[in-house]
Amino acid sequence: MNENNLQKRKKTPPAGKLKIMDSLRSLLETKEFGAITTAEIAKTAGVTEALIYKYFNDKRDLLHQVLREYLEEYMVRFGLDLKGIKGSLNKLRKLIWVHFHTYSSNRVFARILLIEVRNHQDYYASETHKFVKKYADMILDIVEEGMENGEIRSDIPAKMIRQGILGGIEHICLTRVVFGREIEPDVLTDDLCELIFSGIANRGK
Amino acid sequence: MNENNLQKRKKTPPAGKLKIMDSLRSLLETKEFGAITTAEIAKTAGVTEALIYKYFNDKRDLLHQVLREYLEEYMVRFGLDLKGIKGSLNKLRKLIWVHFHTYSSNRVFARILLIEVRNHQDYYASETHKFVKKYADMILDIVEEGMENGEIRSDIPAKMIRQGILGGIEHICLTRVVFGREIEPDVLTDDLCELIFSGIANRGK
DNA sequence: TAGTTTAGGTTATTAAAACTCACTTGATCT
DNA sequence: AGATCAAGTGAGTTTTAATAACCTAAACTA
Repeated sequence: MNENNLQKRKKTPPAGKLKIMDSLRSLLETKEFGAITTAEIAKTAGVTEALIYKYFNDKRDLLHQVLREYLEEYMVRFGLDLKGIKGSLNKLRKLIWVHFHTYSSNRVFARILLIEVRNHQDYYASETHKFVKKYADMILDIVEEGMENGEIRSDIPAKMIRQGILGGIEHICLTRVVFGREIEPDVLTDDLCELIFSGIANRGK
Repeated sequence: MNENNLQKRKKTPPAGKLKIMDSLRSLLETKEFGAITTAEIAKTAGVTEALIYKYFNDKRDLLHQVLREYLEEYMVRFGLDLKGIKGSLNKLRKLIWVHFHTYSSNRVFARILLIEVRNHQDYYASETHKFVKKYADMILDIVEEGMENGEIRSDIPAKMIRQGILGGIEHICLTRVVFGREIEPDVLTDDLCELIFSGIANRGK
């Protein structure tokens, strides 16, 4: 009973719930969320439709929880990836690369984040969205650190810089995700960093 | 009859169609598209639901046509706004300002473009989307012109530069649109241009 | 000018999809 | 042994997008 309590927090979720989430993930590989029906989700999960509503408030909540799992996983990785890197610009470069790489290797995750959740008000109030905010904060911290140590100009608002970085990444990936085109982290990172770090104005005379 | 032919192309659309489009525009001021029902649209238009399907293939087609009207209007304006400006960077600056200003003064337009259409495959194949592509081409032309005349570095792909600009603008506006916050073209343009033109790296030694 | 077509619109219905409710079954606690 | 509970089901209800069939008045044609 005591050890039961210990396990209580991380008790493995019931089989049905897992199957439902897996089912949606798999369907999202070929279809957009709006075109996936609850009947379809239940069927490929081998479960009844009603069970979805046992574990999720509604269809979008299911989507949010799927996204959330991805986010939890990737946030941990992101933190580790930045460890041991010296220099704010170097950190930003690494972060951009990892961001591209993550989208590149998990299209479903990219789809959800770039396309499927944005258009619903309640996403921005959701628990899931907090992870995204935490990530955005991380970027802001790096930028501010760079301003303090002199690596980064401090006459552009840090938040604007963050938005430039995120906006760039996401706009680049959006069309690629929509049309199923390849995302190449290496070249994209080089080009985007060149753009963000040095600007487009030709200063070579 | 002959003069009838002349007018045929630009005949004013029937009252019902106009009322339906107005109705959606007005509803979009307070609600997201997904939460607006066809019944609601018809009711505020003072028209029956079936009439919507006389003039539009489906609910999304109505949305696309509303967006299209905005785009037609703004594209003309954009072309004029750039006339008489010397220098590619100056043109880009003006374009960015106008872009911000347009979103700032027409939130419904901004909403549709930033939030409501992206998540549907068929938008990217629609007639409406061609206007957006035309706009994107315009930016690309300016960038390439700048590369030729030496104002803009040519070691970053022009398309990457375009994506940086558009991505920056849209990411900046997205949160503001979602949360109904103000968009201030003047300061945003200054900051974004500084970022894009000169980069964030501190080069003052 | 009588007859026919057409544009603009409506009434009534359908089909599909999201969501609910009342219930079963088997395991666990006391 | 009886109560409680978690996991899951079957059979609905409701909402909403979409259609089909029909009406009416104006415009065209012969």
